[in-house]
Amino acid sequence: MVNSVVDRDWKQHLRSQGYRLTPQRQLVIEAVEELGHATPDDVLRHVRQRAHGVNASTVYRTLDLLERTGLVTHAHLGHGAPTYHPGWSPPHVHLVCRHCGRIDEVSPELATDLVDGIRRQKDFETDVGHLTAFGWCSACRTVER
Amino acid sequence: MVNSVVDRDWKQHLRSQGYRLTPQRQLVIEAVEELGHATPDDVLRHVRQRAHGVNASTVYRTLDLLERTGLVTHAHLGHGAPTYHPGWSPPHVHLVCRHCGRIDEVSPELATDLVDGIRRQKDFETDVGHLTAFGWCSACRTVER
DNA sequence: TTGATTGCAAAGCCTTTGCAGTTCT
DNA sequence: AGAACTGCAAAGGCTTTGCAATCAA
Repeated sequence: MVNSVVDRDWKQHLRSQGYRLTPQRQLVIEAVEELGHATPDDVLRHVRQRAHGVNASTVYRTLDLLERTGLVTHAHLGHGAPTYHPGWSPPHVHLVCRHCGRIDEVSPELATDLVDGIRRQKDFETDVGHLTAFGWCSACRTVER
Repeated sequence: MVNSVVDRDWKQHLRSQGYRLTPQRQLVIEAVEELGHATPDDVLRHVRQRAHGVNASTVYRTLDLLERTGLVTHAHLGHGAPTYHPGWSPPHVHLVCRHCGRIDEVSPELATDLVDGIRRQKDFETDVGHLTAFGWCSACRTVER
C-alpha cells in the first residue's frame, strides 16, 4: 500500500522545502496513507487515536501544507468536506454513490476520450485525478428504485 | 434561453404537487433561469435587486423545494457553494478552471465511453449531468505556467 | 537561539432550524 | 379557516485566523 520510495523520502522532501518535521505532521501523513479517502475530520479522529491533544487547526494547516508540497491531494466528492489521498497514489476517477455514499475508483484511462474531446472542443486541460462521477452503485440500484 | 413549455407549466407543476405559488418562488426560479450557474448567494443577490426583504433561508428552502420537484438541479463545482441550473436545461458536463474559476460546459456525449466503461467495470450508473472536470482553461494556461 | 509550528479561542462562511406571524387557496 | 410559507434570529457544521507559547533544527 505504501510506496517505499516516497515513504523513505517524504521527511527529506519536507525538509528540502524548508519545512520542519513534527510529530503532528508525521501522524497526519500516516493517517492519509492508511485511510485512503479521508476528510480532515477523519484524519483528526485517526490521529487522536494515537496521540492526544492534536488540534483540528493543525490538521487543516498540515493537509494544506502537504498538498502544497505534493505529498497529498484532495478531491471534492459532494456537498461535504473534501477528501485527501496520498499524492503518489496513481490518479484515478472517483465514483460517488448518491445513495450509500460509498466511494470507488476506476482507471483514468477510461476517460481518455472525454479528456481528448474536452481539449479539442474547449482547449481545456482536464486534471484526470479530480474527475468525479456521481451516480448509483449496483448494490443501491438493486435495493431501491 | 427559456424553455417555453416549462415556462408555461411550472406554476401548474408546483400546484399539482401541492405547493404554493409565491412571489419569492417566482423570483428564485427567474434568477436560476437568468443566471445560469448560480450559487444560493448569487440567487439571493439577484432576487434582492428586484424585491426587498427576501430572506436567505427562503432562498435555500426554495432551491431545495424546486430541486425536489425537478425544476432545478444542482452540481458541486469545487470547494464552495453548489451551483443551480434550470432542471430542464439539457444535461452537460461541467468544466471548472482551477485558476480563474470560470465554468464551461460540454456535451455529455463526449463522456459516453467513460460512462460505459464505468458501467462495465463497476456496474455503476453515472449521472452524466453531474460529471465535473477540474482543470485549466486555455486563457489561464497561456498566461501562467 | 530563532524562526517555524502548534494549541487555543474566536471568528467566518455557508446552511439549517424553530417559531411566530403572514399569506395563498 | 387552515395549511403552506416567510422572516427572523439562533444554532450548526466546517474551516480559517490571530496570537502567545512551544519546539525542531
